[in-house]
Amino acid sequence: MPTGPLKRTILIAGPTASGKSAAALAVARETGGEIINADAIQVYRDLKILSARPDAADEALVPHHLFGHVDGSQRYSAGGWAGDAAMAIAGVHARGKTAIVVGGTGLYFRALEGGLSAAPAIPPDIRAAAEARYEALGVDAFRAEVLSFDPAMVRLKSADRQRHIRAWEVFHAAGAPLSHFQAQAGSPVLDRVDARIVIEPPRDRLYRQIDARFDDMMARGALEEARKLADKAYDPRLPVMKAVGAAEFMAHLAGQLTLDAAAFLARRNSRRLAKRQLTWFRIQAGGWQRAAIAEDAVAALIGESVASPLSQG
RNA sequence: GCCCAGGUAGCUCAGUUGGUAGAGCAGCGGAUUGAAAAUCCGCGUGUCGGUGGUUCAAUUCCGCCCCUGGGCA
Repeated sequence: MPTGPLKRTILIAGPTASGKSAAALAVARETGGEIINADAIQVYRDLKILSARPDAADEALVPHHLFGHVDGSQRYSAGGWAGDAAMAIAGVHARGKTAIVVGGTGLYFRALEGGLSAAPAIPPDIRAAAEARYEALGVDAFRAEVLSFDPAMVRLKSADRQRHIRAWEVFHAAGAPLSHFQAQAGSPVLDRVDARIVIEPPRDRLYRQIDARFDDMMARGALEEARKLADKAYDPRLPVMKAVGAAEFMAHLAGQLTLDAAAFLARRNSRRLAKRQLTWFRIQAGGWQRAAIAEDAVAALIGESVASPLSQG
């Protein structure tokens, strides 16, 4: 039971394989809190092993929210998550408990504290129309079209297909340019945060942890999980299909890569993901507390006396 | 012990008829406002094995030494 004043909300961020899930679990047990996921891929039901989601034993110890609650056939989004997170956090608070938000998706944390733009949700057919338009016009003409109704988008790099499509679809769905919405202050999900900490392991240590976790995933049936996802024959453009590990294994299962090559790429892409996450947190989360390893984060959040060995996750 | 081949970036290698070097992969830095594990931009990171010598100048030429393969004994 907590001894000090109740902390209502704690944020724990970190790159993949930094041990943040284990840290969140330890903090949750000590504070009697509940865990809320802030990872864009762990939300998908189809990927449990490959996304390194907490297992059943972990979930039995402490309530977990927003893990695997989205079907892979769906397109989730930062906005969708922000709404779900708002409800989940409110529920935890209503129970008089601490909400521990943990994840590696920087944009989600931004949505939590800064709020997103007020742009409306985009109907799937508008997205499809935007992609078709892009294919039809090509890079330069599509960009020119976007700039014709949203000149502020000149700041986008020409090759950034994704953001150009976003600008196009917002304009066609909302009737106003994306920059119009982005210029308005968003509404934060949280009005108060009691602690923020980012786990930043030394690079060589983090990369070793990525390799070790990869071996563990293989032992636990990662390939079989990828096979089940492949069997669903989803649109390859869906987010779940781009998850590190899943994408490489599915390419292997389709005969496009040897298993060794797929494993090599999965590990490498995990390292690159971790690097991008570290860049985000280094620059965008400058005011957060820092911890070199998960154990230090736990100690910083709940005190040295309860520090205990953690497994990574 | 002798002979041959090779020691150049983290790895695999190219190259310099003597003017301190460049590719692939790996890696590093950055951007990031509803796909964010996405999308995009940028960057060679090097006592050219060591040590003497020749030279205005040596990673390159010569001597010796060390190391790694292979061969002969």
